[in-house]
Amino acid sequence: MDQYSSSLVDTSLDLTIGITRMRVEEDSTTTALVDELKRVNAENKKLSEMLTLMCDNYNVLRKQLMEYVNKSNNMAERDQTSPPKKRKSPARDDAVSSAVVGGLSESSSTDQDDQYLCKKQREETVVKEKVSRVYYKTEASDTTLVVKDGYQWRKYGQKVTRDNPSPRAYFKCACAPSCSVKKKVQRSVEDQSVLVATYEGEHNHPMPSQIDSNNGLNRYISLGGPVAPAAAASNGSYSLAKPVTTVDLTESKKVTSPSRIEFPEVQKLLVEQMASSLTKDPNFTAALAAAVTGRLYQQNQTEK
DNA sequence: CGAGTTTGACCGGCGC
DNA sequence: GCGCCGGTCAAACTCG
Repeated sequence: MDQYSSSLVDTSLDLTIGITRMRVEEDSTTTALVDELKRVNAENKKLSEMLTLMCDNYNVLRKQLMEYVNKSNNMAERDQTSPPKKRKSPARDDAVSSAVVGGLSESSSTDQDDQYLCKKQREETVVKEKVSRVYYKTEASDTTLVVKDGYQWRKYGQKVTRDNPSPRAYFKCACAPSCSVKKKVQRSVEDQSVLVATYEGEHNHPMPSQIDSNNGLNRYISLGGPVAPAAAASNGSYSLAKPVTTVDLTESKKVTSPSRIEFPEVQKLLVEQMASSLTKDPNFTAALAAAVTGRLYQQNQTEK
């Protein structure tokens, strides 16, 4: 957030310098300049305070969200392990995601289950390591289960599952015959406007069209609005473990280093989304327009 | 007419 | 062994 604050200061300084230069050229009085400078500084300070407040609020909300996610993951694990019943939980995807979050979910298994679990985990390790989940914000009215992620997919099935009233679509990668990547797309139970895409496997070929990919990126971010932070927060932990997942869509050029630190990217994304939210806010744009026109009018008055 | 989608049937894993 | 459920197949269908 310091990054953003500093950029804000820079911008305000630029404005001040510009104004100062104009004033000198106009040969205006120094007192007017000082007043103007003070006013701009006060404005800058106020904006900085607002930004700090906003960041604090964001951090609090983020913290709460992370606690909530951790809590629900723990509860899901408990639900899977504590009851003696072996029947598979309907929330299979949660099990997958938790496996990706913290490696394999080595829960407190009983001795009788050990052999079975070891066998099963060995079998699933290969698959689970390559499972990732991506959230896409779509129009609520959009009923198609199409996700623009830069790759070409061939739909081979659709099924209504028990845990979700909306159908789940099954896709295979159609870019290369040898590529066995599969994708499941289903609407979120909580938010029907959110598409949850589960990818299995890794592409053994480059993305067919970088342009398409960029389109997908723009669409993802521009529509991401309220969802992307939640997705980033909920995915954040396992995007660290598997950078090819959600990160692939936002920063495809920076995926190469698996051990890179995620936080600056989150910051960058956050700043972009804050800016996006602000520019989408009619109150903010109206206030900004009023401020700019006011400033221009003020300058015109002083120039005359 | 070919490529892609839809959709009911089928299969295999799992719990009871 | 039976039933449930998710995943896959493939024939029918649609569209450009």
